[in-house]
Amino acid sequence: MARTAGSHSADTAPRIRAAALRLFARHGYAAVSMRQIAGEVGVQVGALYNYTPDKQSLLFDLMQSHMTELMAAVARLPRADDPEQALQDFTRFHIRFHAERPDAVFIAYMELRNLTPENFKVIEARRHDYEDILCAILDRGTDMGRFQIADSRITTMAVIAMLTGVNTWFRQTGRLSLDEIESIYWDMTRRLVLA
Amino acid sequence: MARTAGSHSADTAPRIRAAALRLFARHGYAAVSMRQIAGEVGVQVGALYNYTPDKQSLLFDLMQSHMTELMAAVARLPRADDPEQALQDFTRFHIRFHAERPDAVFIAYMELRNLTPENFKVIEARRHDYEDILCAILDRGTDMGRFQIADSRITTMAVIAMLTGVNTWFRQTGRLSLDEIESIYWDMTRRLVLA
DNA sequence: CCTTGATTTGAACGGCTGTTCAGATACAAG
DNA sequence: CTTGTATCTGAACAGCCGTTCAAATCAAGG
Repeated sequence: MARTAGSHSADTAPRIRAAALRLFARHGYAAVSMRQIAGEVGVQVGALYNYTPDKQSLLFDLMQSHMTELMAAVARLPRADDPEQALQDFTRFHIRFHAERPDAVFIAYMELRNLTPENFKVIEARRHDYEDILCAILDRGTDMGRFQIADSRITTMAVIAMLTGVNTWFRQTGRLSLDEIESIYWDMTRRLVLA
Repeated sequence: MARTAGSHSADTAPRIRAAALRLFARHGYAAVSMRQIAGEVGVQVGALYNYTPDKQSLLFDLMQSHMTELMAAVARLPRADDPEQALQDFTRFHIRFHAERPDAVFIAYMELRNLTPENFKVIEARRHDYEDILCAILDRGTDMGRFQIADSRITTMAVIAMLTGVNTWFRQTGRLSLDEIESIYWDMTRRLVLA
């Protein structure tokens, strides 16, 4: 046996990424073997190494892609002049973006410790860039006298933690729609910062 | 060689637990080997099995102990009649308790997926009990007309996520003391719920 | 149809995994 | 000092780990 019928890198590559994402999220990077990933894809282990130099790179690529998508998506937000509107846009965006990709979010938060130090630095820097976007909104609102905030850096962390927390309990089949959840969280965020 | 000088289960047992806690928190349950734990303790692998039937039980015991401590500590809080005071007590308690045991908290949140289904159910139920305590405070404050809350279950999750988030960035050597941090977060929590 | 390149197989590598246990040593009590 | 028990060692078990690579098969273009 060797190359199989209908095998194309354009098909196999995304299927490997999808399988790795799912398995890493479900069981953790260290607990998942390359053989498990291969099994999920329907291929032998060796074939994976046409698509990634090693397991660590596979994890890093998944995280990197996630952060790239996140930064690209947040950059597409309308730039509202009103800081309250900007904060609402950000709040709703954050909840929706994260709720739509729970596996990637889970990995991005939980597998940081399984990155090599160099890879960790890269992801951490991107995360910091994202936090800066929210922090800038809060600072502008404060400067304009619209927000009343003790420490914008801490409020940034508090808001992001609160919003990302949705992922720990949110299920598509739950009693609340994503729209309703967004509204509830926007109300809480607003009260958190409003003067 | 066999039994070593000065070996006593009263010493070895807690040292094994401490080593496992530290290593699991640092590298993750699946990534840590029994031999690593033994090495940290200064003992051979086999000796560990005088103290735990297997690796899974070691993880479960650590989580179980953490949740037991948490429930015992929260039960010791003064029962304030004023819901605002009760909420402040809870807020400050949660931050301090969690900041004082970052490794245990990390494990309790990140290694849930490495528990067997039965063990998972036990820990999840305890976590739910803890959430219920906050939820009850919020409900009472709402009934008394002191709090204005859209959905007490969601607000519970939001507050806990926000407070636990402190652990992701808090370091003992940082620019803010735990007391200052408690005050800032209490201010945010108060604004989140006050009528 | 034939050739070139893309893709996968299947087997192999050394090394590490959790767990068990007989035997050896240290300690505590009588 | 002797005895019984608590404690640890050291070696072994079967099995899985990430990774490599020559050989085999398929796809696509001329």
